[in-house]
Amino acid sequence: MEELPLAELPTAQTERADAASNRQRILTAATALFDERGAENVSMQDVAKAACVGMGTMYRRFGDRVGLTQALLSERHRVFQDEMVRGLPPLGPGAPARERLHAFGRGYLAILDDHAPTLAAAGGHPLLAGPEEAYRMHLGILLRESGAELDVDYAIVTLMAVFDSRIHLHLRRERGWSLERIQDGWCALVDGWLGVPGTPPPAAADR
Amino acid sequence: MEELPLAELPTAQTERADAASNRQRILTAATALFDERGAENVSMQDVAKAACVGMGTMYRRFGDRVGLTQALLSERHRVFQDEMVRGLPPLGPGAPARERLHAFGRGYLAILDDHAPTLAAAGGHPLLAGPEEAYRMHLGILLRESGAELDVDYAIVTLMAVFDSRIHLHLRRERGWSLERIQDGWCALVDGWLGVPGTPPPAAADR
DNA sequence: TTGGTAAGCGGAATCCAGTCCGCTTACAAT
DNA sequence: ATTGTAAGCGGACTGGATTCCGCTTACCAA
Repeated sequence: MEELPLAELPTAQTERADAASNRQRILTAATALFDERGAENVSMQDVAKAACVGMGTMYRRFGDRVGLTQALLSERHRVFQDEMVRGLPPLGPGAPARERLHAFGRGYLAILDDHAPTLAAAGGHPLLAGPEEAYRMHLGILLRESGAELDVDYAIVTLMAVFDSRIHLHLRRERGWSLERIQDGWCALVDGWLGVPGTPPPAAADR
Repeated sequence: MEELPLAELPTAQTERADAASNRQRILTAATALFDERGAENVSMQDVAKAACVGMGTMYRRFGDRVGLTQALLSERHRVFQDEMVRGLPPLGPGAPARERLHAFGRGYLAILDDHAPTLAAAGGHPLLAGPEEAYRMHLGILLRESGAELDVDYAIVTLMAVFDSRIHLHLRRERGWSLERIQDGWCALVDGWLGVPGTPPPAAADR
């Protein structure tokens, strides 16, 4: 349960029956509370109470608030990661690296757009540690495949840094930007890293 | 005291003498504690106690932990902003936009490198709100001056997103990257946004 | 069926940021 | 000097995340 590249499968067979039911109860309660009142108005206590479970149980299961939040989103990410690896182009294999990168960013940002408030309430960061490893790897492969001459690992950092939920929320709410603007911006960022090949001006060409 | 572009000057004449002395006492105590034990092991209580001041006083003066931290760093930023606006090239006026951007990033990252632990302990983000406005503005001017065709405001977001203290700390500690590598990466990011003019490969040329 | 035992459980305790509010005092105007 | 008052003060209080720990129980092996 440590180094799985895709979304974790913590529900191994070796989990006791009561533990499994508690896990499910917690996830259900959390989902309900989060979209009823908004994640920022729900405490871990609230979730525990609604799930009829002690605090110890929640924390044993999910580690911390970030962990719980990630578990809530893991199904969506599992599906996305599957499309990314096995799905149709341009997201899946078959399209040129640049297009796959664009499709990836648009897709990730669409998911983020739905969950940014929940993620921001938890305080996690997509770049740091764990379950986003699959995305870093995917970006690395595509960047290398593109043949551009660059520090791939640093490029990945910049590409994922803007997936920070607080930033996203800030752009969408305080500044009122559209999701499309952010997605276009991300594609332009990719084009900046890849360099402009035959295509005319990259930013302009894409919008 | 609201819309000053440079570092704020809160010590206006209109501050009561006892208030001024408390402010100083708090700043001194905080500095001492932070570099004695590391900011992550110092609570606001600790600072208040060491400064012989109540919690109310600290929060009246600095708003929150982020505010206190920023106040601690403000002198350094004031100097840097001054060099940026009035100093010598390449940081100051006179050099081409690309070079000024490179110099800006290297300088900012050097400061960040010294203070990332303190900033991370406070939890603030350089992109969001307030005192970093001056930097956003500076980047905007230079990006526009460069004549590149791009969404300037989005480019600013990406350029400042990687100034996140948690990211910086992660790269330096968990990944063991050198400051130079991060600085070079940032310059390459700038070059990506500006496009490569006559210069050979930008990343390679810069290292 | 019966234990033994590791996994799981609950919820009180801890730690900390940030808020509240009634008391105190610097200082400016008289 | 006196005094009115807004600015300033301290520290108890609140709310929330996370940890601790002694009790309980599912379930495997005998």
